[in-house]
Amino acid sequence: MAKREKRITIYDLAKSLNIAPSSVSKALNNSHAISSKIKKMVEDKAKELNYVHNTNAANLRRGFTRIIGVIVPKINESFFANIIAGIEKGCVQHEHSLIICQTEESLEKEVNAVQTLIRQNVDCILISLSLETQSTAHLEEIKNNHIHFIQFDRVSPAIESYTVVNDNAAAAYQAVAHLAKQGYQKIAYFGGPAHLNLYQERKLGYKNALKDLGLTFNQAFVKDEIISKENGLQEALRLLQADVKPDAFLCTSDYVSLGVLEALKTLNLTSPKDIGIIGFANEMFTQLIAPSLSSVNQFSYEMGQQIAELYFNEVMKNKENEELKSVKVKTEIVQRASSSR
Amino acid sequence: MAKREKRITIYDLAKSLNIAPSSVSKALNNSHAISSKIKKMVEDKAKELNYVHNTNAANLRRGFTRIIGVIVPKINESFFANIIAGIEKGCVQHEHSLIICQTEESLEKEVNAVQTLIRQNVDCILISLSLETQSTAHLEEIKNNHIHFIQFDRVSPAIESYTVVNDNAAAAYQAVAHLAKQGYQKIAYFGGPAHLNLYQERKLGYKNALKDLGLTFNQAFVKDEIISKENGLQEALRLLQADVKPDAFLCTSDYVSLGVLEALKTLNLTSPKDIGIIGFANEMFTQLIAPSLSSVNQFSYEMGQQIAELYFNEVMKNKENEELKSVKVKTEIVQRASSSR
DNA sequence: CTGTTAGCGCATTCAC
DNA sequence: GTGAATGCGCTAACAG
Repeated sequence: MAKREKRITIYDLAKSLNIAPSSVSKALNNSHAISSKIKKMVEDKAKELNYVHNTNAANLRRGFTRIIGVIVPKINESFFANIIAGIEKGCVQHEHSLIICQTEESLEKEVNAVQTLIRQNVDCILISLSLETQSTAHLEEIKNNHIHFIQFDRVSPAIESYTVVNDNAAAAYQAVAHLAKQGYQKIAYFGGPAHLNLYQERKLGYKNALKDLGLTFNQAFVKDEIISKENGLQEALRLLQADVKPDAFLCTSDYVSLGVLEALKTLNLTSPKDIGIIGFANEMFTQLIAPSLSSVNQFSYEMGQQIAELYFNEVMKNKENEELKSVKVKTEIVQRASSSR
Repeated sequence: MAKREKRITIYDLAKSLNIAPSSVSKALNNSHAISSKIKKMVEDKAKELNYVHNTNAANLRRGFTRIIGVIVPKINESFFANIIAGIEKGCVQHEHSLIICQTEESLEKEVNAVQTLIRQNVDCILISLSLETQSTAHLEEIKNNHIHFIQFDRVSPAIESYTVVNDNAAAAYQAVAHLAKQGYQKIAYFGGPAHLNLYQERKLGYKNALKDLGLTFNQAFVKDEIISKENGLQEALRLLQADVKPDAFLCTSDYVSLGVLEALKTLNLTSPKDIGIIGFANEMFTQLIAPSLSSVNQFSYEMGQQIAELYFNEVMKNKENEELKSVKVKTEIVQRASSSR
């Protein structure tokens, strides 16, 4: 783009007020060490001359930027969009800006995003890992450059950091307990890639609940790479046509629940009568379709706010080597028709 | 945040290679005026010493930033989330970063967002106006600071700029034509605030279609401030209990369609038999509920891509005073159950 | 409280 | 092709 025409600087203000540039700087930054008289003078003159602060120059001088970088798999998945909205809210309150990157579930793009953000001198990187990510060398780079670092939702235990996550094990446990209470006994689990912490934990919660409730665990009812409606449809069809059939599904995504629902239609089964279903994320559509879908509300917007809070209240202020806190975001079973009998 | 420890600079690279800093800079920027031998040397050394380019310093020196600012009403509305995702895609291709702001439909926040972005020295601001926005002084500031400027979706004609929008008049026209073809005759229009261009145009398209098709226009069937499910429910109840009732609704939002649907249930009417419905935006849920909802697909992700394309292919390269192009994004009537009889 | 000085890290003249 | 000098605009350290 064309270079800007020469812009008004603090030197211009200083000259036209016959004071020192540093006084102008202090006045504009609301420093204690400046009289309110000069502050007023400077502010008025700044308005008069249409002065705009050059954040870039200040950043260079200061060494920090008041910019936070966020990396998510997909901006336009409602779960992540809500988180970003929550983070943005916190950033505005603390006068920070937000640079957003999406990985589209690709490790390569994630690595690039991290590099870009490091070069931009962001103060902190907030990241939810891509499905592909199993190595963490690029995350080590964040630390090497002394940039603050919070993982959320999809986090890697392979690298130490602050984290913000749902209590996924508890959520899955409660979901199973809920299904059992409604009289379902043979509960299947449809999870995502097992290398991701959150799916491991949900599976763990599922297993523990079965054990505690005295329900039998059947390995054939546990599937790990089910992350889309299509996956859910196919796998549900397979299970429901086997000799030993489940009578309920715990899906780790509402989209997978949709697939299961479609499988039921194909096989002339109904929910909740024949088969119970509960999903994760409490997507908008779960309350609109028939039967309405039970789901685990993950409070994504609140998660975003808590991520921001964690950064501004703790991480930003901390000295080196403080304890790395792990924040748990509440969850809630939203019972709807698909699991009510 | 804590100041970074002293980082490797081009001076460090220069010293350890016994060449001039400026040569390092040129090598890293792939300048013509540098031998490939030195380029190689520099690159290797950079990797060895873990050099990271300081974008901030470069920006200050250059006068531009390769950062684009986006301002939308709500990040987590799927329409805007999709647009942002599309823009981000284009930015990555052209090695630009994206700063995101949301206004939550507040003019005050919009003004703040614009100021922040100007101070950040973004190269371009992409904006979709808040519902409150009727003045444009803050947008003039963008121009005064010689920052490129594209309006999309919700644009103000009060300020000249590049624009990217759907052909809203044509879309509404086609929606009415579609309803008419399905045998609906008394079509109501539920639009948003009339000061916004896109609602004006949709209403215009609606009126023109009625005229061209020989359908009677009834002022009582036209409502302008209907933007939520609740609004839609209330207003539909009112219209459907009046003496002269509509037999179809053109809603400028799918959420409003939901409200209309609920009104029908309350009144023991059914769609599409008694009442036809078509909405705007083609939200995910429109295909999931019963009856499935017809809608105008606005191709939001593609809109995002086209915004980015417009910037990188035209705006960024242009000299001053070129023609301000207005890009139209295609739309498409997605016919589903709610308008099929 | 106010002013002087220096330099953040880089890209860009302009010499050579 | 390469190098030496300059300054983008700001803030921080220090002196007064």
